[in-house]
Amino acid sequence: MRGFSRTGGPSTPAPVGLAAAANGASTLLDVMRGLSGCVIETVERGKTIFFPGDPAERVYLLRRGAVRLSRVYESGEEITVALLRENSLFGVLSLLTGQRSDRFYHAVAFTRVELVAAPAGSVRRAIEQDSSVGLLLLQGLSSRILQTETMIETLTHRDMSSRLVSFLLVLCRDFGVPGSEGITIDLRLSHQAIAEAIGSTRVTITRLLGDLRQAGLVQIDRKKITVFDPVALAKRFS
Amino acid sequence: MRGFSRTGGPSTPAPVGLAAAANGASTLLDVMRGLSGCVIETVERGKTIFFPGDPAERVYLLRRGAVRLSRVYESGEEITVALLRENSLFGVLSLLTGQRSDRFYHAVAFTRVELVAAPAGSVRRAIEQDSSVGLLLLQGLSSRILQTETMIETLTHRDMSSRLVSFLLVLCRDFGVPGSEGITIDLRLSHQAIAEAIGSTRVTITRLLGDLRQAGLVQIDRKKITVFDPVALAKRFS
DNA sequence: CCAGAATCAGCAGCCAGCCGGACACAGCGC
DNA sequence: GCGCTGTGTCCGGCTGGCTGCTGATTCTGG
Repeated sequence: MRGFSRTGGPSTPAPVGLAAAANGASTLLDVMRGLSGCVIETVERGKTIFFPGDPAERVYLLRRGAVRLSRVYESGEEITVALLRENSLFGVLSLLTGQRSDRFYHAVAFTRVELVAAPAGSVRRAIEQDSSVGLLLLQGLSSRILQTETMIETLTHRDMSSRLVSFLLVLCRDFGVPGSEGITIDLRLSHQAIAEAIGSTRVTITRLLGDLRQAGLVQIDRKKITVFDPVALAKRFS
Repeated sequence: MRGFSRTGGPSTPAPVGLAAAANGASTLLDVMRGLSGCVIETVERGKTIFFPGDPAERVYLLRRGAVRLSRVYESGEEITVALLRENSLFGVLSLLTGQRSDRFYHAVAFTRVELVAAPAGSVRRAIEQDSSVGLLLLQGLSSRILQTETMIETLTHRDMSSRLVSFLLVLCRDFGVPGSEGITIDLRLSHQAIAEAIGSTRVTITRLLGDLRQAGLVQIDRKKITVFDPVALAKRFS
């Protein structure tokens, strides 16, 4: 046990098989919850969901919160490959082949997280039984790809200032909650965490965030960043 | 017409429906070729497959060659989001929702390319009729995600030397053909193209490649790069 | 098949931006 | 109280971006 609690089995014994197909409004969450062997888990902030080297046997759907996927190097350095938002699918490696394979990412709960986990075999069977499941999973993965590619765009910006701004905009899209003064990013982000995500250092992030704050573009209150005007911020990079 | 020739319709009227399911060895290519409205296209090096702003109505499977997906900015700058290898799925945006949506990437044939294109509706219908299609597409997308995330790893390396080396290794994996002296990357890469892919500049790439060549790690002959020993090269970054 | 055009490769010099390391201090939980 | 994590700041040094130029290679249209 890795420090997460289980509320065993599907909380709602949702309909499987053709039932889901009949119901056009069915969601990925419904589908996952209906799978045999499915487990709903709660993981506390900072706890690991899976380690690199663990066997990849389950597929996860992030129901609530944020998950960080990262790569760990021998040097101890850790770089963030993705910050997953709600409704993201992850751990899909296990679907890839019939072969046993191992995780090579480190998945950590970035906030308190609720997730639905189902064995890869179950997922495969469900797809075979009910074609609409396949379509839903495909849509889930497609949107993951788009998110990831946006991140690549962010990372190819040359100067750190542009990278940071671009990253903040991504976060607004994925984790932003609109408020009276602008959009607040609903994550407690340390400068270190940002640095690991955009390939920079803690010190540089501190400096650049300070610049943005002084320019009146963002506000930072207890690790929560508020972007006053995303459009104005976007003009920060050509 | 965007400068590509069509060999209309499926070349082999492959079995659709449950037939594919029965045949466990069926591939993504077989499936795509069997779809109604499917078209096989040949695109010459440098020609565009779709422009940003084009309606997204088809899904593509890259059958032969390489395709570059890039983002174009008002400034005229262009950054590469993905270099797709054979058997990659792209244009999946069209699957996402029932909504009409537009491309926001620029897809260019990086080499002479053969691709199979099918209307998104057809793909959706095929999934409903035959569940094994969904599974194959899922596997295709999963491997796309892994490729993309590898690219993120490459881009978060801080110094350009590491980034270049890491990128070369990715290219070896995706486009490498083993030869007597090492692995040759089967693409004609200009320094500019590399720079656009790893977020650097032409001049820097020229210098760094020069360094690698002088160190006896790579050889460059008419834009084709040969990596003598990938393992030795990998040691170039900590 | 050739000539001109366009793209590509290589070199050098300048300088800003960022990394690395170090240090002080503020919160926060134990 | 003490330790730990996170923030803010300073400074020296070097990487890598920018500009400008030249010669080589490739593409294109007659």
